[in-house]
Amino acid sequence: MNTIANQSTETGVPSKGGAKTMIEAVFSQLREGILDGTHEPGSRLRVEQLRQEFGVGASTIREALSRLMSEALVTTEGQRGFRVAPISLDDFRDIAEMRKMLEVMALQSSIEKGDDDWEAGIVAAYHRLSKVEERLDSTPDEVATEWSEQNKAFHNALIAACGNKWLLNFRKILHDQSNRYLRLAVTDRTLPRDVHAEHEAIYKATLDRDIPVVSDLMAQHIDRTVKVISQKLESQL
Amino acid sequence: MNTIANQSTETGVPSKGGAKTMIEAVFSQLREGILDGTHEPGSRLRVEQLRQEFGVGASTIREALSRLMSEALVTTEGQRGFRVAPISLDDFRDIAEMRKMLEVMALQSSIEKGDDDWEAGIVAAYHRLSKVEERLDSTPDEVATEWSEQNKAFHNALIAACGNKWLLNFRKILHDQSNRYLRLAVTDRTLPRDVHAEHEAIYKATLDRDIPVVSDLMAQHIDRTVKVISQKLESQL
DNA sequence: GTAAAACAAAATATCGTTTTTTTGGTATTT
DNA sequence: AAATACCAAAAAAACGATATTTTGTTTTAC
Repeated sequence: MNTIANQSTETGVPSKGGAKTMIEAVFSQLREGILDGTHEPGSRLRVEQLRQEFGVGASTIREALSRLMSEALVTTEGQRGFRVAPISLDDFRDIAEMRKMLEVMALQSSIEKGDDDWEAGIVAAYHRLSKVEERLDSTPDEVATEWSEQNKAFHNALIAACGNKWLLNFRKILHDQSNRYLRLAVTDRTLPRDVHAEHEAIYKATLDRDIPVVSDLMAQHIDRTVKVISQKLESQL
Repeated sequence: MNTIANQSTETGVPSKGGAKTMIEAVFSQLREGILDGTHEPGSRLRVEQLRQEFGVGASTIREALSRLMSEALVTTEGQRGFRVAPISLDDFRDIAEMRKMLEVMALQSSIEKGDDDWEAGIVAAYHRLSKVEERLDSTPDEVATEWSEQNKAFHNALIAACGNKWLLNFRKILHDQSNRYLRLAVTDRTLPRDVHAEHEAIYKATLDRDIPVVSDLMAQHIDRTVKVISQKLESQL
């Protein structure tokens, strides 16, 4: 059962995370489903069907769906209902290009403004990531999820001092979009290149506050990932 | 009367622009109202009130409002309804910083990819803008709207060859947000600096495809505008 | 045999009402 | 007098039903 509504009350109450309303609860579940590929790119999101699935009213579903348009995860056209945002190789290239620029910018800004707490956060995140990466060669499958999380945490720690809300928001949107493609591409083992060495270089240059070098390293870091995924996708899309 | 619904049919039909649904019609009217300051920053958007105003159902309003969250023109929090996105000096600075970066990027990309049609579009737009700017000193108030439009058209022509949908979308969002602040600041005459000279320099450098120079010019161009608006806002916000 | 037309089923958009939550004012207690 | 509890009005969220549009299928015409 996938029902959100609580049976205890008439209308039901959101039984998910920090969600204060049904709409928010449906929103985040739907969001996850789109991000993890449960709802395939381009596929229709039928209100009637989702309504039954979640056990909520039609307008609740519609509103949640409407809000997912904010992050370009859902599209709608005229009188033709909602769809999961479609994907394409061209779109991926645009996302990647954009993501690279924003990631570098955020990092530059972060380095300029970062204080001791910021540094401490990076050291901690890097340490955790390193530990996971040590184990990455031996048992790839089991640590894959763990690595993905720590990798994300490390990158977040790097840009934590960037105060620009807009930059961070746009970056996050692109990051999530990116992951939809990543999921399609990474069916096999971990990437062949030496990711740990790249992380180490970025780590050191960031603590040195060497903006030119770190910008370059980060740009390359993303470029490499993009290239690997692009190649996989070319055969699929 | 501000009603959208047609009296001819029971449910009503969107009587606005290219809107295919009521939601879209309400969406764009609300959008305009927020952009032109009719709905003040931070003010509440009461569903019941808007419902009556537009003559549509509650969920139609809610959905339109939800969709406006995409462009960060509307916010909502928990069980506390909708609000026009608030403004602040800090927020303006973030927007401006971000806008500068994206504008420059879009221009760089456009110069790299631009063809003859793109050049032609710029020449035409520049010509129209110049004509308006000639008349700007003599009768400022009347040509102000006209200038604003041609200025926008010129900038759009410059980046027309940038193929990155994401970049263009983010840029547009920030541009609209910027205009909310601009509206507050520009109560008096036109800006004191020589905008035409700046446009001319950008125009020439763009057609020369001199990316380093044009990037610099554009960055300065935006910086100057931001500085002027910032000063005005400092006393107001 | 293909194309247009008519029809039926499915799905969307929209509405008005009901339930739940918030809010602001008043009364009660310490 | 300040803090708390209570209550009523207002607003928000959620629902389920209805009207409209789209879509796919079958029939009819050329």
